[in-house]
Amino acid sequence: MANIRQVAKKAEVSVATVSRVLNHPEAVSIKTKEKVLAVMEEMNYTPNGIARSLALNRTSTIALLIPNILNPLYPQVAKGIEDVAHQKGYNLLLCNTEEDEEKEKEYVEMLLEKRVDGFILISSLLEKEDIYKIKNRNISLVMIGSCKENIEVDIVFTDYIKGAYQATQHLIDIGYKKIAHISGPLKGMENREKIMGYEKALKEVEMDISKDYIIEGDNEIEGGYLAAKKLLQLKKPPQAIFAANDLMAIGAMDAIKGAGLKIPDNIAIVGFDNIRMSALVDPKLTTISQPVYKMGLIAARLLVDNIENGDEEDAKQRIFLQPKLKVRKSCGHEDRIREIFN
Amino acid sequence: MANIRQVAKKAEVSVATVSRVLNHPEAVSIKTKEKVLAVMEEMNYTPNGIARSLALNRTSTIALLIPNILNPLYPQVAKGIEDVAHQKGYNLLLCNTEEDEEKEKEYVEMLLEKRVDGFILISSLLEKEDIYKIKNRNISLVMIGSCKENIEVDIVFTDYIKGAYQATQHLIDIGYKKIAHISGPLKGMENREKIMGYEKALKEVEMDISKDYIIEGDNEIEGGYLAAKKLLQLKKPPQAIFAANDLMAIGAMDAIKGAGLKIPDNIAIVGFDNIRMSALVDPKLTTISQPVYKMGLIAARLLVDNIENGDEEDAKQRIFLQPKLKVRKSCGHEDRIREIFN
DNA sequence: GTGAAAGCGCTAACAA
DNA sequence: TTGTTAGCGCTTTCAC
Repeated sequence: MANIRQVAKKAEVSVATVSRVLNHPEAVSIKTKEKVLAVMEEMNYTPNGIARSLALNRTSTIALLIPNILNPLYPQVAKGIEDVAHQKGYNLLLCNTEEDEEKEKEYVEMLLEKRVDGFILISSLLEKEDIYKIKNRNISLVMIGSCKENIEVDIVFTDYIKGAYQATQHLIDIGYKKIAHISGPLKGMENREKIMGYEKALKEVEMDISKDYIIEGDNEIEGGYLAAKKLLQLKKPPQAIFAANDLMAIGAMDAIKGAGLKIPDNIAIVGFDNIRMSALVDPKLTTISQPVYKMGLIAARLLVDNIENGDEEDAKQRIFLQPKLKVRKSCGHEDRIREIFN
Repeated sequence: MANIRQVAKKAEVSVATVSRVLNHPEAVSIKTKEKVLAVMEEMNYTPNGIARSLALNRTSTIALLIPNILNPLYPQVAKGIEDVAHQKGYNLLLCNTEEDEEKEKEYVEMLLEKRVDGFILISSLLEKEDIYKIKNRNISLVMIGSCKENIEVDIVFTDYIKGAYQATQHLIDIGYKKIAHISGPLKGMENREKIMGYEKALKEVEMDISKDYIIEGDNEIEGGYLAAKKLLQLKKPPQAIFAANDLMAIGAMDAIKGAGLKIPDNIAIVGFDNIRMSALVDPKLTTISQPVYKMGLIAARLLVDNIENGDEEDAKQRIFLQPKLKVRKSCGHEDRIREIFN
């Protein structure tokens, strides 16, 4: 495959000139430029980006670490990131961590070797120490969602405590007394925050917090199904369930229907995320929506900005988006709802 | 950041030895090796993969071009590919083409510069000429789904003609006489193949093929919705609709319900893809399932094999997976179905 | 088992 | 406006 030297030779110019045609065309005479471009065309020349990266110490590549690409939430974030990245001339290295801290660490190691220009970590499970492996190398980093530890980094997230609080409070407002929570894996900070919001709402009205009513799921439909089954087998099964994500809420709905119960008449459900599926299930799922596409956009813009203009050491951004309660059918009590919302 | 020379100096060995420790540790004496590893640790050395790639002419990176990451079908394929890639030590460069031929071409250009080791193109819209830009450079390439043109490449796909034929035939078997088709964008070969399957089934029983009954959608829920609306406004609206993907089928269901009609009583629906959502909508969607995760696995294995063992010039694989009819509720006529399937 | 040095293809500083 | 050349950090061949 043709390289810059061969092009230079054939065009009867120096390699520097060929390089200039590519990178600073304004610094080359029109005549020379045309000649060089013609030769490039003729030789079917494609500049070697690897050599370029080595010389410039820049890869125009961003690492994207996602917990689970099969959860429809994340492709939405990824889309936001991709839109910005592509527009700014960056490529995305996709890494599916499977909510596995080991795999995530391994990936960081690989990506550091690949000399990516920046990292976007979504709902990362990394510890401070691992994050600092990136920061210490002065590589730009933006996180999306909460992270395990409280670290000085740019971060874009939804107020999960508040979202969970809203969801729970809504169920309380409607009149439910026994409200359970299906949590995501507790290793994830976000899930612990959602529990905090759930408990906060209960405490406010002096309702009991029972450990039996908090079940750890796996963020998947299957886990929601299993968790709901457990809840149904309790001596005092709940009247309402707040699930930490829509996928688990949908799984829970399946379990409830499977047990011959009606939603929301026998048990009410609220989810979290507002994925598209949630408006399609029967009954439509009441949920907390977070602006995920926008989070992707913002995070990517922030990252590109950091890469290109340098991180300002001191001013780490904590961008904090508001969750929003989306009332549909699965939480029940239409009259009561009408009363509240009109 | 520490480089190999600094490590060598501190460890009092040559750079060649440091390189050997990394790449051919068996060729280094234990003592030297330990010394070098200790220094690496101490200096917090991370090998520069870019320099490595330049020297080896190999990036351990695979380009993945996806039409639309928001269509749940593709993350499933991507998961299959990622699983293999990660296991084999490759990274994935994610490119969302948005079913836009121009964007896809642009991406190919970028990726060629990045010197990826291989390409996986999903439902590509590229023309022969563009594909050959890759092939001529002797870069491995595997396609998933049909491609626009008939080219000699490794390709993994589902038999779309057959799938569409099965879907249509099933509707015919149940007894519907007026069967419409909501197609995906006609620029996509797969969609044209689905039309062929649809028409084949109709012809076989000497049913008319009416152009009014074939509407081009956009592969999205919204497009299915609009297409169904058009079909409902026809003088002779169809009794059944076969949609080229589940997303459009779901949109169509929405339109039909919105018009006050019952599914399947007034209009029956069959989709294509068997995405998870399809089992959750009401009524559950009858559809054609394609083994997408598996397609991703197979394609990635094939690609990695080509990369590592060299393409055998002659023997291009055409791997051909079977679609399968998944009967649920949306196509109706339970008695008739029971009769057929028992 | 180890080291010296060429080379991978490019960019940019410097000189002309 | 153009050319010469020294890197960028690594791998590998060849010699010892």
